[in-house]
Amino acid sequence: MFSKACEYGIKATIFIAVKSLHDQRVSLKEIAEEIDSPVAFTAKILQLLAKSGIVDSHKGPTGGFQMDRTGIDNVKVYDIVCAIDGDKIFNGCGLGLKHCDAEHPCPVHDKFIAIRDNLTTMLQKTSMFELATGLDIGLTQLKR
Amino acid sequence: MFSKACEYGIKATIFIAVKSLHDQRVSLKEIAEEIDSPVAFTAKILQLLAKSGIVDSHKGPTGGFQMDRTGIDNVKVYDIVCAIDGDKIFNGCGLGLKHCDAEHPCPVHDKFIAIRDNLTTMLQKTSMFELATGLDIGLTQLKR
DNA sequence: ATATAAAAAGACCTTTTTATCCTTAAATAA
DNA sequence: TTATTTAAGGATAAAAAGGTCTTTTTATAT
Ligand code: FES
Ligand code: FES
Repeated sequence: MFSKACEYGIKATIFIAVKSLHDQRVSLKEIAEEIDSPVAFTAKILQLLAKSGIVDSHKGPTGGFQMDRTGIDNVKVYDIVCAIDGDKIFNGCGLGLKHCDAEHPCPVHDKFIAIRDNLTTMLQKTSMFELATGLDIGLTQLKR
Repeated sequence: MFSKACEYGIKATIFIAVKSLHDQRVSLKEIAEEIDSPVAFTAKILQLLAKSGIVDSHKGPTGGFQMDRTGIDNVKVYDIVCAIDGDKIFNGCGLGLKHCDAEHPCPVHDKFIAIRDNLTTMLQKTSMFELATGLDIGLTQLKR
């Protein structure tokens, strides 16, 4: 469904959101431990998320990653997927035709876009705040 | 969503079904032309589909690929995806946790399985017959 | 029997994805 | 100011996916 990079990106952002809600910055190392991901690879993904404005980064001692309250409310899973994997999953053809087009549909078009649109809507509606609170109260987990 | 191999495999099988409904066997070359795929790569995928019992293959002059009427009715898109990509998409965690488990859910579990189960059901219900007839009457297409 | 046509099989190559390592830049605290 | 800490950046490597090529096997028609 999503690339490894995207899975790590989503998990990292949720964790940063949790910590930010407690007014704590979090380091790359801590993130990689918490989401069980390769440190250097996670660094690349966080760089991209920082460039995309999804998270804030700060160098130096006491540095790390954080989100402000506006970001925690406004960033949706959809934004992270777009930033890392692009929007092909949201508007591409299920059978790989160059253009998904209702006028020239592939055999699975009608059935596929119904699912695809549900996925898109779900990801567009799901905010970091919602996912972070579920994790914070121990309802969900990022490892295993 | 699906791998390239899987996209080619689904399109190839639909085309074989259309031809089989007209009692025609179809060669690798013809399939690759019709679905706009690399010939040698398509050969590998068809080998796998033949081994999986999804299509029948015959060597020699007048050889090629075909499906019997039972197969056309019974083979579902789901079966092709399982044969080529495996079942990870149908029961794996959306965030890549080792086990998708409602008792130990990841942050997106509830929302994700709703979509994932819809996809699974849709693919389990959609037969080659249904897709082949839509293609045969010109309602859908496999290229462009 | 033999030439031919088609898929099967296996070795190989290329590109993309995933992952690591090392150096540089920036910020802080002493 | 200087040592330290942390992210940024770039080069490289390993693994997986995507794709090609050549040889072998099997079936058919002449
Ligand atoms: S054309 Fe294939 S999903 Fe729309
Ligand atoms: S645990 Fe992640 S989708 Fe079920």
